[in-house]
Amino acid sequence: MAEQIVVYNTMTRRKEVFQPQERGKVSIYVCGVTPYNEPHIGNARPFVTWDTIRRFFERIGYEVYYVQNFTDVDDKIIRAAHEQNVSWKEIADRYIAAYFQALDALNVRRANVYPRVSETIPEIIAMVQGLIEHDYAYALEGDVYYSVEKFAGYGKLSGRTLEDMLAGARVEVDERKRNPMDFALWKAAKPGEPSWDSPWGKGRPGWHIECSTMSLKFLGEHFDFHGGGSDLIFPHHENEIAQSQAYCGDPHSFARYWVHNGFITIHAEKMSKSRGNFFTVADILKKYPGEVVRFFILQTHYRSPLDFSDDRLQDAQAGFARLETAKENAIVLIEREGTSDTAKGLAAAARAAQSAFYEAMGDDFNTALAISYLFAVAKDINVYYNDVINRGVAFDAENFSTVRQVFDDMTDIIGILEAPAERDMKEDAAVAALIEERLAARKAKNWVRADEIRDELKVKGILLEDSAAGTRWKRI
RNA sequence: GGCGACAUAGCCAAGUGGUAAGGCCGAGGUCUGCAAAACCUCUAUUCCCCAGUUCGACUCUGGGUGUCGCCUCCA
Repeated sequence: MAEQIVVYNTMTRRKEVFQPQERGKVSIYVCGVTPYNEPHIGNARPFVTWDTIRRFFERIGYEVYYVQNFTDVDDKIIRAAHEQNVSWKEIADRYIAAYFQALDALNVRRANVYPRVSETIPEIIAMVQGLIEHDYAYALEGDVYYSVEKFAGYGKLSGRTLEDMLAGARVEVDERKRNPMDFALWKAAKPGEPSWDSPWGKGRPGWHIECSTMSLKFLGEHFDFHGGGSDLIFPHHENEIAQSQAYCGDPHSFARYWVHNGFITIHAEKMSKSRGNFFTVADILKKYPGEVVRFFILQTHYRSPLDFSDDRLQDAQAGFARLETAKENAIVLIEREGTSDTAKGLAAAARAAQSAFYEAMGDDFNTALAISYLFAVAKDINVYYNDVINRGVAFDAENFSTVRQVFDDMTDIIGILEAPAERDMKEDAAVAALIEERLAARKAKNWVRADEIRDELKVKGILLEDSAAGTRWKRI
């Protein structure tokens, strides 16, 4: 399955066949967040996306090494610390914790390492020094700047030239810099800011250098994927390339495939902290389960913009509920025994759907298409459930187990429906007692009492569903 | 101003040079004591507009319109 994987590479602007640096292994570096406030849903998109990509690679037999950094030394963190009168470290720790909490709720599995800038200072200093030695950078009154003119390939990722950039110059010109586009590798310390000793005096790393350093530290000079939101293409990723390739002296070093996700928007406009038009993951989770939010994100291809709204989340929830029902139906069925061959065709269809699913995932991680095959299997499960439970069709344990495995395999990759669906079907003894009472009432054709019980539970947010196999309930 | 992306049904959203996946909503139906859930049927002669290439384009080319993004922190 999925013999060939193609990936859209921002660098070349087209899909390319994926060839791992090292056979059977995939190395991934994804730019993490600057932890200075609550993560919003837009921040979460790349991590849900990459978690899914990672699951897919692992499922088809690759060994994945996934690195994601935290930029915990930064202007915005320092500002927040001053405003709240706490240490920068406290701000960073607090929001890193909030960030993990959000990702856990979205079923995002942990990366292999989460390096932080504050823990990578010696390596960063060494890299900056190396860039100076190679004449790609220059020190200036305690700052160190990267000299973009020295790097021939500057602009190759974002598809622009230095001339283009200067033409549209919205950068404030610092006369000391050799070129207006030169960017800081190291910033001289200002009073009240965290700083570290360096050959250029006390200071701290500039933005960009940390990712070059960390990827080199954990993944080496060559690795497979580098990801993040498309707002990072320029200048962040462009500068990383300039730093890393200049440092290694190899124009082919660094990431081989650049994968950028589209934005989450609100009323078609980019959601961002600076615009203030964002919804935090925590707030959304008050209204919707994390799995629904995850499903919502993955129903759109990662490169497309995704407009966020309550209505759309509700639509996603409705679709998700049907998958959930299929999962529950499968669980009810699988407990049965049966040696017929009534699910033979279903098993074949499920295998076909599975193969189509993998093909979709292998084509630039097309989760939207892949999910359509998940729905196909869900429908088959539901039809079969009705056949067996309500229409007396003989059960086919062997073939149905194939169908069920396929379904679970797909949901595992998408990263949904992981919690056992039985969870809310048993717990509450009081509900079970009422269901018993209602069953008795129904047997006695006491519809008034039966409906009374159903309405009573409904008020409590519990929905009853009758079938020939009994009554089950769920929270709404 | 420079660079780039996108434009598919009521809503969301895949997709291909050969005649439009899937989801949501809506209508009708099956099942059910009634519901709910599930399932079935229906719901774009058509893919922003105009040219061109082609036997054939929604898919390629050119132009236009619109929306969005990057160029400043940003996932």
